[in-house]
Amino acid sequence: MRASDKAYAALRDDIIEWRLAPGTVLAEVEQSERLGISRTPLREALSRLTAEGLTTTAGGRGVVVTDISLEDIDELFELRETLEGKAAALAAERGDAATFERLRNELCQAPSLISAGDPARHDYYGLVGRLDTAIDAAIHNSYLAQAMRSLRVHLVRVRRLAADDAERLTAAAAEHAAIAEAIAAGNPRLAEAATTLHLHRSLSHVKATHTPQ
Amino acid sequence: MRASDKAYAALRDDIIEWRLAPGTVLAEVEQSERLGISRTPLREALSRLTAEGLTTTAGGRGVVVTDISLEDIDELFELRETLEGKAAALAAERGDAATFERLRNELCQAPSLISAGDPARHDYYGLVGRLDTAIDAAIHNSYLAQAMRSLRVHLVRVRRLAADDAERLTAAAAEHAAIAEAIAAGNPRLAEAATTLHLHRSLSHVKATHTPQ
DNA sequence: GCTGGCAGCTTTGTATACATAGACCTTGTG
DNA sequence: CACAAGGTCTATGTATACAAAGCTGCCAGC
Repeated sequence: MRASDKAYAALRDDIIEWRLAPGTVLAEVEQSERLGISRTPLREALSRLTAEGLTTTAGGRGVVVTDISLEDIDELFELRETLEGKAAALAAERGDAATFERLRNELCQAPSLISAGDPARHDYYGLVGRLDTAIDAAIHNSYLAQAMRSLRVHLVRVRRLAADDAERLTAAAAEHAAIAEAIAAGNPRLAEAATTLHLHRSLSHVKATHTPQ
Repeated sequence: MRASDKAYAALRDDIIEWRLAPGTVLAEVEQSERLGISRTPLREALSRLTAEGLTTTAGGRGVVVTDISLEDIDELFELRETLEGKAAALAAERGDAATFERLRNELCQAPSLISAGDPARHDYYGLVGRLDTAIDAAIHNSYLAQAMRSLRVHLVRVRRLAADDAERLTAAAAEHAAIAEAIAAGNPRLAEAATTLHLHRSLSHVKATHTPQ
């Protein structure tokens, strides 16, 4: 693995997991020494982060970690509803029914994953990630898939703001199952509606449990 | 202006204007000498191009200019319809009516711009660009605006594939005027419908006049 | 004659030294 | 005492030298 990839992954994780707070300045020499690499690969990593919107150049004083405000979350979900609603509809038209039927069955058993005492909910989020991946593949549209991927980076950040308690995750799993079921049934309008419903509930939950930093 | 910005702008224009054909390998030393800069800022420019999808790394053999196939154009317009339809609806809800009323009036007079004998249609495309900018500002959603900006880079490339004759441009101006009118009237559904109509006609025109390279 | 491996060469990846520009502090003047 | 101007210092921006990795083509063995 290249040093620039390593630096990118490390910084991206640090930002997403809120170990690097918004407003933190990422000076080149400081970060390159912390990560044990030279300035050149670090600069490439910072460029990629800035292109993704996780950082921004502060004109002469290095790059700083961007903030996420409540308005940002509204904007983020507005775009997310547009993209994922369309994606769910396309997946229902073009996807493989058996794949999503399997995912629906797994999602119906998600409560056992949630109560299994994994504090990071690794298995659960892995399952949801597989649903995202399946939709990405089913839509057969690389530009839309790319747009959703770049959006998910910010959404993971938002997720950390909310208290993802077992109750909400159980409800979310049922909503995801409904989306998978609609896609498996080949019903685009239903798939889009199920996605809209899920996202509205997610947004409500985030805003209700949001703990101001 | 920084050397990396200069290199980025130059390469981006070369690709968009089809002076650099798809499949062209952009070797670092070759391009850095051509542009009169060092390899370091050139690498940053290539990184940005790759992040945008205009180039792709060909594993060990440098970066190559990406191709745009007919399927890509379909995918591109599928995403475009989703994003711009939503944007038009939001602009109708949140935009300033007077601004779009002015743009509508200008667009109604666009035929005179088109027939004014400017081969590059500079004035016409400038006016359309101002409509895009006005919509970007009106939606009050930086994430959606960013997604549309990254999409437009590819669309300019596609535009060069089609024969943008005066007849089509005149019709397109009328369609743009209809979008502006719907936004000025504060009618989201009408604005979205006008956008859908315009994009479908644009896509049909591109596919009809597309000249295989 | 074909295939597999090795050597050389070209290419990218990294490190470091240097240039440059902006910000902050100091100092002088009004 | 406040404001402005200049200098210095620290940061990023650039260039170049070096390292490593991948492709290519040749040669030998089967």
